[in-house]
Amino acid sequence: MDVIRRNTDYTIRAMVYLANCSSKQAKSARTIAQSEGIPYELACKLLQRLEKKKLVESSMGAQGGFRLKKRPSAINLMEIIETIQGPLELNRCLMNLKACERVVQCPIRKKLAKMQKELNNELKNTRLCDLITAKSKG
Amino acid sequence: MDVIRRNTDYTIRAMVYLANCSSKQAKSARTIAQSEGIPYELACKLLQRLEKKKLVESSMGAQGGFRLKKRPSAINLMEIIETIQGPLELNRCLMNLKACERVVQCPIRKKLAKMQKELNNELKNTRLCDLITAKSKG
DNA sequence: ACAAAGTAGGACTATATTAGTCTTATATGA
DNA sequence: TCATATAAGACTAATATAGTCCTACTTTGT
Repeated sequence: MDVIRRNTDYTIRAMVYLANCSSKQAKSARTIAQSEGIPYELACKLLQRLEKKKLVESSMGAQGGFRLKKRPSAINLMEIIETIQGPLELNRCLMNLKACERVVQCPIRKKLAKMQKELNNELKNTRLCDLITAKSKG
Repeated sequence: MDVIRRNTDYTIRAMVYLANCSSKQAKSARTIAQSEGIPYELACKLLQRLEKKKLVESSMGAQGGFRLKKRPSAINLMEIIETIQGPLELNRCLMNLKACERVVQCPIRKKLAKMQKELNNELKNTRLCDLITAKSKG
């Protein structure tokens, strides 16, 4: 996968899964992993990263697990993606000015920067709740 | 690089280089490679791929080399990118339906498909001549 | 005819990135 | 105190990308 990689995909699924649960009861990494087809050890890591970014909260020990820390309407796709992949970039030179010393790249860069901005906006405007609602439709 | 990878970047530079030349005289792969900072052997391969897609034409032997096969206004960024990287995809499931069996991906897919379309349009609307003109500005 | 300057293209190697696993430690509840 | 959890670093595997090597073939000029 390019912009949305496999681990990100796993993570989005996990978040949607949590969003569909009653938030009272924490879900264990194992449950989430099994339900969403994510390798268990990997699910642990991904969930830990979500926890560090305060997208979910964890409780240790028996009956522990993970639950959303915010309402689904307060979480957008962009922050989930960036939690796992880091900043999204269409072309390395957009982020890393040193990589762009060639005159030729500049006009391209301008175009790409515009596209990048539009992409970011779309992703920010897509909230976790949008994904849940849509799910029930089809 | 993500959407535009290094080899694609090399290739765009090579095309811009050719666009800036008088089309009468073929430029050797070696000349292009040196001018644009591309490893020579790699430049050969990239140019060969452009040739197969009829974006450039080659002539063999001494005094041979490559030149654009169409006017710079008749070549867009999208075709250059796809010649090197193949079809652009934001998320694998957009292209490969089998990869998307999970209900959860569907709403995401819809969003991504829209973004993908916009991106494609931008890339198609950017012609090689746009990159040259912009170059002279700065 | 032959040497030099080119492209053509397959096979191979190296590098980087991403995904996944293993292991050990620690916390909690019954 | 045991079973069930998370925490987290180190390691390995898989994949994708970039780059190199080698041989063959073509054209031009002498």
